[in-house]
Amino acid sequence: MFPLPANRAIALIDGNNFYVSCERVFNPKLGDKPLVILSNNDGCIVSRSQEARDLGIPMGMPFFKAQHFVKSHGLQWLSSNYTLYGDMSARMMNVLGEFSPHQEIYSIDECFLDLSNMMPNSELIEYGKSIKNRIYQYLGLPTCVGIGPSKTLAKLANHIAKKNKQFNGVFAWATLSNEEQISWFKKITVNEIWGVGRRIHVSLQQMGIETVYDLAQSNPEMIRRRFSVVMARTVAELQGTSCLAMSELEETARKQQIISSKSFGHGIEELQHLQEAVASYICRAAEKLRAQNSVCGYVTVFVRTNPFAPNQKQYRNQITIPLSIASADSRRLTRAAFYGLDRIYRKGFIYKKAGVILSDISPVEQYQDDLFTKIDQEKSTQIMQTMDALNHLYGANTLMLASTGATLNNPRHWRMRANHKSQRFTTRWNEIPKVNT
DNA sequence: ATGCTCCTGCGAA
DNA sequence: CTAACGTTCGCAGGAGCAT
Repeated sequence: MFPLPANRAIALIDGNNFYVSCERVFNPKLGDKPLVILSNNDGCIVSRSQEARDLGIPMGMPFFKAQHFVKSHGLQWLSSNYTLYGDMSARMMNVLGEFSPHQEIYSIDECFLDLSNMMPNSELIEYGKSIKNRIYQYLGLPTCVGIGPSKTLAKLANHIAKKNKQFNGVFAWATLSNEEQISWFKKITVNEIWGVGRRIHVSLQQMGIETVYDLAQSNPEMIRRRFSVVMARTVAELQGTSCLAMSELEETARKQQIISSKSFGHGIEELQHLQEAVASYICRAAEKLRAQNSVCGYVTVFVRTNPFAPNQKQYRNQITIPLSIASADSRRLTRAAFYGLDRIYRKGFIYKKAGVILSDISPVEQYQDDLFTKIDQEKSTQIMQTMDALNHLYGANTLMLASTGATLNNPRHWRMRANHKSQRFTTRWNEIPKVNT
């Protein structure tokens, strides 16, 4: 096992507190003050600057529990600006794609690059530095680069690069001696490994597996029986055997399920308000469905009360409605969702969240039926295409279904809070701040 | 015994 | 001012059902 095999080289590039960094690019005044970015509804803290981490604010903490830091330490905070982060991400991924013929975009701020057979191992660190430098030069975003013979080891390398300043943000296993590799494995606790979450960490500890080294040394067959084939693969990957292939763009482009769900800005009781919310979620999900040229066969709708309000009566339920003919028509999907909502709605509860799931997704070109439904289908497709084109051209929600309750004097209290959002600097001309002269 | 669907748990960002 | 706790995805495994 040691030294780790160096036949392959996979890099994992990860943005440093990505949302915070995106905001700082466009607002230098946020400077080196503690800054946090909040989730939907301004609920939880989902990105923290180093200064905020130093205050002891943990990831995922509800914001109201950290709010005292605003007064005491000048903590800055912003609502999430997904338009901005998504656009910055797309630009970053474009630049990163130049560095390898094989790129896997893993999340909004992370991607794998396959660097195998491109250079001698001795040059990997320099190459990693040039990646990091170019992203900073072109976009102003700080990143870290981890390089290893498997994805899991690349992830671990990235973790080391992030936590240990002396590597200047780039770490590669291949440049280390046998003893150095073992020493890192023994120094890092097992929960830092990709695929080991809270529950599995506890189980591993009970078995006496505390460090990365312990897990890498464990019996793969025992791990498979006790956990799953996923964990067994993780062990193999830690030993340097690459099991997780780079997945090409086409494979991940088409989603197998599309979810749209949100907590409400305020709790709501009436069926009609739930319908408005559900209709608007359906529209968002159906738009995504059409954008990937798919239709769906099932519509799931779910509702729930606020589980964090224990003095309120609790209720949660969901129902899945099969469609007789697969569809991507917002109106058809809304009808199905309303049908389901009628069946699970109970009077007398204060609802805090609802959502829809489109599943049994297939490519639209596979879809065939008799002549009459075909004519119907074409008409539906035209209407939806027109709607999508207008919304694309003039901005989201230019054209909406009336069932979403989008009339002029409807306050739509269920809509989420976002009280403190920055401008969409890179995608809206009219939101670029004016220069003071 | 085998294969399917549906549901749940887990992990990730 | 109050009161206030995210969202979206894939995978594996097991239950339940049909054959």
